[in-house]
Amino acid sequence: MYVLNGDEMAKRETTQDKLLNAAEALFAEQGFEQTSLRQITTAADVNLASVNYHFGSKKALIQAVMARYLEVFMPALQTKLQQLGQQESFNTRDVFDCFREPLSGLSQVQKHGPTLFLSLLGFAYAEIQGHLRRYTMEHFGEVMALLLETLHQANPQLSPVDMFWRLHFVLGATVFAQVSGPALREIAAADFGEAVAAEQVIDRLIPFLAGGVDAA
Amino acid sequence: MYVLNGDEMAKRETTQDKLLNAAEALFAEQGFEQTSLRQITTAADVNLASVNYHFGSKKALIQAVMARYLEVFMPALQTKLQQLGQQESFNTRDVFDCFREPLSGLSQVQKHGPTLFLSLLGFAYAEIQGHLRRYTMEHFGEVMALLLETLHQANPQLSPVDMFWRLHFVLGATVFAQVSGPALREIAAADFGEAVAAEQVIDRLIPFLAGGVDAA
DNA sequence: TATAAATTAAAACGCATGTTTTAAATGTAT
DNA sequence: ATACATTTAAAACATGCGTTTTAATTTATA
Repeated sequence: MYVLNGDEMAKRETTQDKLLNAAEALFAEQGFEQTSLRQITTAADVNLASVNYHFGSKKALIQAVMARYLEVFMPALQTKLQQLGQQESFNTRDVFDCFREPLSGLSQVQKHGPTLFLSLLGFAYAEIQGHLRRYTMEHFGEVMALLLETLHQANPQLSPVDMFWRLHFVLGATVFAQVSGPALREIAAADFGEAVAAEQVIDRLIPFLAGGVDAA
Repeated sequence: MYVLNGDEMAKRETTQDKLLNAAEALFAEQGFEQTSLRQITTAADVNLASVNYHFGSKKALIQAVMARYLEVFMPALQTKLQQLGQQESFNTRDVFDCFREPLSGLSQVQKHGPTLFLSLLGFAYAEIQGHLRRYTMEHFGEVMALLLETLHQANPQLSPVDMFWRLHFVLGATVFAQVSGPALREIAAADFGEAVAAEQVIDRLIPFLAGGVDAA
């Protein structure tokens, strides 16, 4: 009888994990709609039908991919925001800085977790697909309310409706930066001779966002 | 022999115009990929094959829809930017205000031209389709260079590469605001009891953008 | 009015997608 | 070892898409 040794045990991936890993990489690169089940199953080296067998549908696979990150990220962000809320004074920049640790913490679930997650989130918002928008909104919704409230505390001079709009502008800039990030980094590298790592884009983004929110 | 009177002459739409009008409305609402030729030709009340007969392909139809607006908007924006460039001193806000007149001028080509155009532009960027990105970049590219230069004049303290990134963040926030504009206006109206016209979104957007670009 | 060109209509084509079905293989208990 | 459930494999299915083809019809031209 053949027994797996430790290394082989570690390497052994279930079909579902193979699918999740292959899918998230392709989704983050091409978007959800543009990625076919045949691409995914080929990359994962499993049978085409296994997506429907293990997940039920493509929709469910997409949500499973998102869930792996959301379940780690959202509670972490919530904690950070709550901690900040207990301070007696903070500014917009402090609020956005709350995203940094939860984001980089995603490298636990995957080596390039932080980048992948932001790309996925970007596509989730960019693609108008109802179910995805609803799904992410459901999971983002609770934290969003807290975020809105925290931002309002940081900027009491702005009315709630003003903050609502600015928060969504923030979301748009973030999403867009991630989705078109690879292309932009290429252009930037070509035009300015200076390579920019994916992680550094967020360092450029945060001051921009804080400036926008704080604007008169 | 039956002769059309003045009114009937004016109402008479060629098949191509029927297609362009039906297409732009559906594109602005659903995006380019999500809109099928069958939807378009049904809405336009023409035969399915007429898209390929008159335009050659769906791709060409999309570009024709964009061209109707770009050909009006881009020269107008260019003029405005050049005028501003001749002033000896101006700030970021002045640069973004250059977009207002060219944008509202689009109501000439269609009643809701300004809103439609921004939505179309939003989808053109949001959808990763190569040809659209290239096409709009080609037509946006010349003006983009001028815009980048003008913004740099307004903010000499920012390095060109910094300004490059911030300009793209600006684009992202704008695009996103338009694409998800209808949904957001709904939420805002429900949550804050205050209806926001599509045109007013840009009034909220511009201060945000200027603040972001000007950020330390 | 007769002829040619341009346009519209209807149907079919080729292709890719997500999903389902049916059969084989594998694993797991009794 | 046998019977059962789980998983994989291969093929087919149904659907919607952009496009092309062929024929009918309208419009323009001589």
